[in-house]
Amino acid sequence: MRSAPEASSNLAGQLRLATLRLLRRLRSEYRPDTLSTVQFSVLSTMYRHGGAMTPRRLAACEQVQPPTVTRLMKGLQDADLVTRRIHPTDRRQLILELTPAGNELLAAATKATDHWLTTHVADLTDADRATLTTAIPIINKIVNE
Amino acid sequence: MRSAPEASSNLAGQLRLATLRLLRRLRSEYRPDTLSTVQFSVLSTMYRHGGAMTPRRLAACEQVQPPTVTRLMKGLQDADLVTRRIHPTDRRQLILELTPAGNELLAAATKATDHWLTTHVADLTDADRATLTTAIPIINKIVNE
DNA sequence: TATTGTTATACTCTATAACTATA
DNA sequence: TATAGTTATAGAGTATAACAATA
Repeated sequence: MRSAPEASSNLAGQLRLATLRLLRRLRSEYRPDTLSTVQFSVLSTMYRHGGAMTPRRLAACEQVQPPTVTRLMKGLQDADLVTRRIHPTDRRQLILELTPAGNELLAAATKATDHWLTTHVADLTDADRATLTTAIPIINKIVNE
Repeated sequence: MRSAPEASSNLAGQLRLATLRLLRRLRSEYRPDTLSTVQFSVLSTMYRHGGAMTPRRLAACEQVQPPTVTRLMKGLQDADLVTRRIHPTDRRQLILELTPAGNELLAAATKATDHWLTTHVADLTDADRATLTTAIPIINKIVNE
């Protein structure tokens, strides 16, 4: 097997491949009573902002376009994980809010994801965990540039 | 802002969020004359295997189902990046092969992705690069468990 | 006139089930 | 009967363009 062309300076390419495959792997773990990665991300962002925010703000944080938020919220509202109300002073805007059920499912999904990592990845060492913990803010730095 | 619930042991969840956002960020860089992340991954895998392999093998390596490979190959063949021929001894099988154009575009995409990382992420230090370089095989270990 | 959110539409990526051809 | 690949179909996630409501 050959390594990829320009392998010597291939950090970004390798990172691109590794992240795609990790998300595919996580999707294969998906069960209908859990959150998809995209739902997990949206609810996490809402939680981080105190559990309530406008669609526009949410779209900016998630780095998606507003219609994508509209669509995602439909599914989450149908599942009673999110509610909406009109903004008190600007009636163009909405306030999206995590329900208690949304909060609970977010916590359960967080736990389940970590449990999966613990039980499925037998030979992940403490050093590996430390490396990943260090890498995550670097990836986030790349994302936000 | 609050951190996510169960934040203390939230490595897998944080990794899930970071990878989703990195792929979104990379998608926003996409231009019609380049490769999507999924195409990049498929061509990289073919390259690593010497530039030729069967659809079934490719599906296994990419961890997708065979119909997904069929569909992806249509686009790549239309773009003359991949050709196909019948397996010499088993006429049920195909051999998919990178074309010279496919090789060139893969190399260009690799270069472009690294160039993007270099030019857009101004404050990525050598230590950051070292951390990411160490993290990539760990992520791949997780993927293949 | 500018901003917020939605609707309409379309494309990519992915899966499962059913099918065809070959072994 | 088993295996390789394709077709048919469906669903999630995403975008752009056009629209309605409100500021």
